[in-house]
Amino acid sequence: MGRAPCCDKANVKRGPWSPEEDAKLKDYIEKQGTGGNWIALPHKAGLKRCGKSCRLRWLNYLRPNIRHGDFSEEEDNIICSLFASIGSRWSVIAAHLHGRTDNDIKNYWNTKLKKKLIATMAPPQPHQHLAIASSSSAPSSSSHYNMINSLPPYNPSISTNQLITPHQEMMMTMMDQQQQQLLYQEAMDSLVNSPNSNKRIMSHQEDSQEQSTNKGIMLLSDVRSGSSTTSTVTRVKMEQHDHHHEERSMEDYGMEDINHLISSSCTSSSSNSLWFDENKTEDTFMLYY
DNA sequence: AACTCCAGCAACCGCGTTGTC
DNA sequence: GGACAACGCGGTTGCTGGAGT
Repeated sequence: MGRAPCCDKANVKRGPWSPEEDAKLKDYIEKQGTGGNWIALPHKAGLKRCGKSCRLRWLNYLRPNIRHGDFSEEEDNIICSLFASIGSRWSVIAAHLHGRTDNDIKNYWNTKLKKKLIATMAPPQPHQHLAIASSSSAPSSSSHYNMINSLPPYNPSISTNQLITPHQEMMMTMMDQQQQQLLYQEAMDSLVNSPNSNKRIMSHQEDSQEQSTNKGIMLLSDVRSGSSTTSTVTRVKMEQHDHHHEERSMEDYGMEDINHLISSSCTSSSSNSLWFDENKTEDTFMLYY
């Protein structure tokens, strides 16, 4: 038994909104407000539309101060950073971009930004490992990474139990060989950079109360350049399945992670690659692998 | 000019969450 | 505390217009 429809589909108009309908809705809401009841609104406003449709039209198009098109470089960076840290929480991302709607950002990501990022990233060479440049020198637009490590080639016969989480393992089964190679390299990287690296693993005690979530947004440009402005970045707490806890700074969410997320979102459109629990603490995002 | 392909975007759908009784 | 209604969100669909052939 399915869910009951939100309205009588036979008696509501669907499809694109006409200028007259827009005017009616805008006029009504500006004068009367939404009244907190979208279901009743269309009837009161004299519209033959579903309440949901009215709400969507208002929020995405008619609402004052809405901006459409022409995303700036800064907006791109914010979207990328947030996507790397919280995934496809479009409404949360939209909250950081004044005048942008979640639908707009979602469309922009799916049609342009994702492709732009993929195009920016050079395909990885076999036996080489991509890592964020630690130099502060400005990177060229076509190369954001330094190859700093060589790793043994990916070998599917080697057990990855010690390297990857169960979620990653599940994702492995859904990936092609190139994606598996990437994930394998990422897992090796986490070993290479584990506890010995003060830069990459941050202790709980370092957290200071004045850090706010907003302050913590590190722009992708900072990731690219390895900028030292990462000292106040949001801590992203990684809870490993094997109960080893470590915290990753936003600095650790580089192009690899974004690519990883893109890959996983492509291979598994219906399942989120990350579970985001913002209730655990105000200052940390909880990411469960 | 006619047709096909495809990117971009508006709108829809359905599920999870929240509020109310 | 359960049932129901409404809201909010993210994924998906389908229309439109421009580019390419």
